[in-house]
Amino acid sequence: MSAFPRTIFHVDMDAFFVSVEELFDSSLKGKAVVVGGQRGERGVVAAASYEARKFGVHSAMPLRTAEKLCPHAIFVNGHRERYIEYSQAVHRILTSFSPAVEMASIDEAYIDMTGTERLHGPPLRAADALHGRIKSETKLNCSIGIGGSRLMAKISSAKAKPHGLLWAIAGHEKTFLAPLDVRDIPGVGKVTEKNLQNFGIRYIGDFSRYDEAFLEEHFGKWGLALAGKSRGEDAGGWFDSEVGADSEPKSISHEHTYNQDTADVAKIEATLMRLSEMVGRRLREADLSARTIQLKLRYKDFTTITRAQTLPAATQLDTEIFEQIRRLFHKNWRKFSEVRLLGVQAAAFDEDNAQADLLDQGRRQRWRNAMLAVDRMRDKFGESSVSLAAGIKGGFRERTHENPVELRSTFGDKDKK
DNA sequence: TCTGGGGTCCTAGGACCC
DNA sequence: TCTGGGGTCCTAGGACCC
Repeated sequence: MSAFPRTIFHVDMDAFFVSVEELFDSSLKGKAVVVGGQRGERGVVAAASYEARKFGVHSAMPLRTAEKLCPHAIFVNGHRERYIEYSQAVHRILTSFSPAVEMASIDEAYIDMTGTERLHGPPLRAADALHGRIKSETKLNCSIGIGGSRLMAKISSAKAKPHGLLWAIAGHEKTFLAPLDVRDIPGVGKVTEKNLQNFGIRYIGDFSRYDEAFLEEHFGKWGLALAGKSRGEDAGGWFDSEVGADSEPKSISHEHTYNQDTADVAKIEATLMRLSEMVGRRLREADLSARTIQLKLRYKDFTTITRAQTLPAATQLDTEIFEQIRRLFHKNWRKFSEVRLLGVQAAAFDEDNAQADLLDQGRRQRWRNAMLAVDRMRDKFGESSVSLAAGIKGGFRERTHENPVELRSTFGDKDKK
């Protein structure tokens, strides 16, 4: 929370994924482009070019719907590595303007420009310079919203799109917000919109017709928060927090949707093993251990369940994760029902790994070292080159901590080194 | 319209403890 | 012997965001 006025920028890249793809293939420029997958694939639109948007295509829309709306669109697979690289380039530019920078996602950031006037001039001039630097160094366009809080900056940048600049001047928040749609408030989606509509609330200004007690009664804590946001206030909320305070991750997960639904147990277990390995690897990279392991299971008809298990001790090992996941799966799977999606999540991270008893720690450390060696091999020879034996056999002969990993390689001599 | 993958936060109920 | 209240942990589901 802040006692004095701040100047916050929200920088939002324009059609980010599409624009990056255009840099790698200039023939895409000016065309209707859909990033996210190929025609006929199971999936959704990750990003659409402005040309494709004219036909009603937007992100999160099923690819097949996009195809119908815009038959001549060019479908492109996403390249996450490229976007991360460009995201980092933008981040570097932002930090040269102010030390208080926070990437809110791969394509947007908050930057606290309070007190930078001597260096960068007043907000509009600073924003113009920032936009220019990003354009000249990355060839990418962005929009910038300026406000006295993250909330106002975020709403402004959305209204500035594409390729624009908008400053919601402090003190005039209510007037600025009143004519906007309730959907323009971050956190208000389809469901809340519908619920608000039942009370005749369509525009942000409509909130002023109700008192806070009424909104709290019908929408709980969220109703109270909404009332504040409608006036541009966000006291205590995330949007009011300090810019640049890194927060630790709360969960790590991987999931997979089959192109063809399946009830083949061997196939399902192989997928669960792979997902467990991916999660385990990320945990080790972040040096985190998780106490709660969660399975996600989606059937052919899209009904979805999650089942979690909290362990007595935290883990970061593929085998332990897989063991839990496998148990949860067999305990909860409606036998022979076709599965559409499987997911593995690790959560409830142990803050203090040093707590475990020393003997156990020694064993765990040896395991960890062995797993890090596996990770390095996978880096060298590919993800599929090393599998845990248990995963291949689908059973658990090996359960002691003394003989941690059986390595198996699909290569001949290459991995001898 | 036939619905990805990676996250966050909130709610609500039950278990368990004091 | 009909039954309180608060706190914490755990689980399941859902809204929402990019």
